[in-house]
Amino acid sequence: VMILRSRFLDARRKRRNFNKQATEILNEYFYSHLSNPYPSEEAKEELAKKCSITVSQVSNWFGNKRIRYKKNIGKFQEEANMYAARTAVTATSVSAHGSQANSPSTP
Amino acid sequence: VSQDRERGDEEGQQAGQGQTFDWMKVKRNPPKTVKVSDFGLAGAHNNAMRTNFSTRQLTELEKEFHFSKYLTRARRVEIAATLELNETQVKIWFQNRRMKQKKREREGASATTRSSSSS
DNA sequence: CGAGCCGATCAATCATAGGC
DNA sequence: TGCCTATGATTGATCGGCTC
Repeated sequence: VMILRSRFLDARRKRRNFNKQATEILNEYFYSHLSNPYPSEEAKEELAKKCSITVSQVSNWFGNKRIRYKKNIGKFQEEANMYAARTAVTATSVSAHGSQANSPSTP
Repeated sequence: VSQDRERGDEEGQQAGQGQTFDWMKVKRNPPKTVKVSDFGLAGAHNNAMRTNFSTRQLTELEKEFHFSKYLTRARRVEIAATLELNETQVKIWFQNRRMKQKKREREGASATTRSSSSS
């Protein structure tokens, strides 16, 4: 009952937030792959290196991000639009140019 | 070039902004730790949610794990009975425990990869 | 054909960091 | 200083795939 949450060995939970830079990189990947935000092992390693964190931390970040995002999509709308717009430019550079105002595909 | 395909929007209800992708709809089935006969439930299905193992149970499991990373059927039955857990719970615990250890080894190894970077 | 395992993920929760 | 939200980590349990 209540009881015991004696997670007496939880000292490691002395967590520290990631750098803003790292969070930027992670969010950029997340929103530019919003249709399938599941980085491969290789992608995770690369992200880990870029963010100077471990692969496990990258996994934790995506796991938390996915769950929290779908839990309350509205709360992340602004953030989503921000990163979407930021990365949309790179996508258009390849092809002619097309339109970039909104997200592609609209059934 | 084009790389998009899916959708099966049948609900017919959407906010309008960011589209809803399949991964956002994923829902896990609730645990089936059937624990019948325990409380006089008027319902019919009793799904016990995430079990919170007691310190005693965790200590015992940890001890067993140190003894052997894998369980034999007999051992599993024994432990389950002793700790008042399902065989499945014991099995899963060992499964998760092995993964946890592997993860730790992996992380610890990378740190060890230091030191002699000779030249 | 089914049981156990692996690897990844989910989902709920813990404990702290951060903002006011 | 107290309180509430954001966030990283932990973990029992699920999902799909593979082996035997």
